[in-house]
Amino acid sequence: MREDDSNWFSKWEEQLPKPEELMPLTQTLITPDLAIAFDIGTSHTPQNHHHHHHHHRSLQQPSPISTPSSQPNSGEFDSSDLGGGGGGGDEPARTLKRPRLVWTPQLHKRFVDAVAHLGIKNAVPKTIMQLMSVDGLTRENVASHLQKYRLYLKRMQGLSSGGGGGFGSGGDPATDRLFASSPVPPHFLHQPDNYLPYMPAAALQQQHHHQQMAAVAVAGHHHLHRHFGSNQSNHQFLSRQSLQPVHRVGTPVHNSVSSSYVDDLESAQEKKALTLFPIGDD
DNA sequence: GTGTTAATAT
DNA sequence: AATATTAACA
Repeated sequence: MREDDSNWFSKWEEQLPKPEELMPLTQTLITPDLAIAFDIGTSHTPQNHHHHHHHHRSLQQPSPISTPSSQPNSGEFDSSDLGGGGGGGDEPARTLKRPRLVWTPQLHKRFVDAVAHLGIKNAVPKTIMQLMSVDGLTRENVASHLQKYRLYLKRMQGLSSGGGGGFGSGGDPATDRLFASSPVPPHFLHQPDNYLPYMPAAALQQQHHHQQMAAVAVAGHHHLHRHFGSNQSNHQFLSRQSLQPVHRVGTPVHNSVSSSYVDDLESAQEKKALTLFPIGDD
């Protein structure tokens, strides 16, 4: 009777898994977005464990950006786990959904500069992505953007060659505005594939300020932001830059660099989605 | 595997 | 609405 009871209890206790045999529930049960928001699920380097309710822009390093060459992997993300399963093999395939990328005018400018620098021929997603050297930017991001940008250019060609004067209507207005935020290099429209015009390399050198640019994305109403990390190639033309998420609370702040489109974009953005602005002087 | 395009999904 | 993802194909 009693012996039986204590007996099954002992056996039951023996079969309990040891603590080290338990699976780490955090990392597998929490949503991917949450994992990203808290910098966990990245194998290691949980150095940023501040328990701030509100982030503001605290996730960013307040200190001035270090030189690109002196930043091997200072605790940021590793692009290997950001590749969406590109290289990860042993780790349980975490279907981490990366937040959608927000194409700011500044980011788009980089895109255009890269495309301009490459020339239409070599301007393919992979190459563009490498030249942009924006942390966390994936080939798919670029491909998707490139697709839309090409459609935009096609529209522009069609309208401009028609002999009409103004353009600005005919397609998605919001999209057009983003694309119009960065001047389209003239040789983008119908290009003889062998003709190499003067490269506005000067345009690229605008970014002589060494700054980091990281892709910061927002996921829906989760105001989580994320700093992608690690990049392989460091091009001499395009150094990395940083984008800072800014929370527009409706206050019509006028920065020194108050371009018209920025204002327009802000007006159009009734959503309080994070607006990104460069630290640089773009 | 990469690039392009259209369609579709979130 | 803006961007991602997928599918089909070169």
